Amino acid sequence: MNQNLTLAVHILGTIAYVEHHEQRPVTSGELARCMGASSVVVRRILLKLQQAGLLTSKRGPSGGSSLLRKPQDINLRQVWEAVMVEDALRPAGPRPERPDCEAVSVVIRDYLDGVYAQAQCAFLSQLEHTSLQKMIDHITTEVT
Amino acid sequence: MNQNLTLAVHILGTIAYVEHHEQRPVTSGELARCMGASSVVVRRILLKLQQAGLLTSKRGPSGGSSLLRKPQDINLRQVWEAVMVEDALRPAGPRPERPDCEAVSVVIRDYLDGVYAQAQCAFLSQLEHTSLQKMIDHITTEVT
DNA sequence: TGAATTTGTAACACAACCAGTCACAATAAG
DNA sequence: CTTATTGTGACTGGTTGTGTTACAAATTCA
Repeated sequence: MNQNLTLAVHILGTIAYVEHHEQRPVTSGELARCMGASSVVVRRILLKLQQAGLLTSKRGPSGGSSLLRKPQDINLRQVWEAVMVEDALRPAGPRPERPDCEAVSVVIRDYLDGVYAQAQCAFLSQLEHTSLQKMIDHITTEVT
Repeated sequence: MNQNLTLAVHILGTIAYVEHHEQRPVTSGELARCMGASSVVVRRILLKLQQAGLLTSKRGPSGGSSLLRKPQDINLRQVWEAVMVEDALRPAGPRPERPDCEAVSVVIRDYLDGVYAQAQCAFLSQLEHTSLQKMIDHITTEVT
């Protein structure tokens, strides 16, 4: 469920690191090797991050992916929204109901949809507090 | 994903309603009919709600499920925890990593686990604000 | 005691989904 | 033109989720 989010953050962190130290884009192959995932999977995530405007990829030799924003301008909420689009929290949705309780059921579901939306909003606000740079800082002090 | 939570809340709401109006337990058959789900599925959820101490079920004729607490003492966080136990937010977990980045990967994952835990905590706090009674009140004013 | 009703649970089928692989077209550099 | 790389579609194997069937266990009531 959150595997993709972790992967995406990991990818962004790696790109930020390499760009900072070697001023060059990073290929999906390198990322895949580093994550222990297949390069197609990595590229599928890279696509979503592109669509969200977080990075850009270039084809051909000496191609690869580069960040479009500084690490301090990328937070985990943006990453979440880039990667988790579709399966956010689906509304409770209609079910084939027996007519007896149908009216009540619909109201319950509408109500719960509202509650879920609020709860998810709280979740995302929390993610928003962590920027990529903040994470990198934490990592580097942790590792050394 | 949250289908089960919705179902569980729906079940609890229905039991509260019937108990309040007819002072009798509700069978899984009735619930299933009302939800448009199979009775086994409903019973599987009832089991979890029992284990969480939210209700009790009695076998045999005139059996069924009854709440163990008043609706104002049941909130959606409790329901969530009852139904969603295992698949909360799994920690990012170890992957087979290439040795080159392994040290960094582990630190990233640990860090993200912390962030996720905080975010999930915010999510649950939000759910905690809604009690079953509050929902029922809202429903009844909505329907009439 | 015995029949009827209801929960508890195991076994299984089936669809949906996910991760990975393979293959290959498209693009770009040298 | 060759090579490196991304973009993408098709397929596969495994896992998961949902529902069904079947039956055992418990309980009520006649």
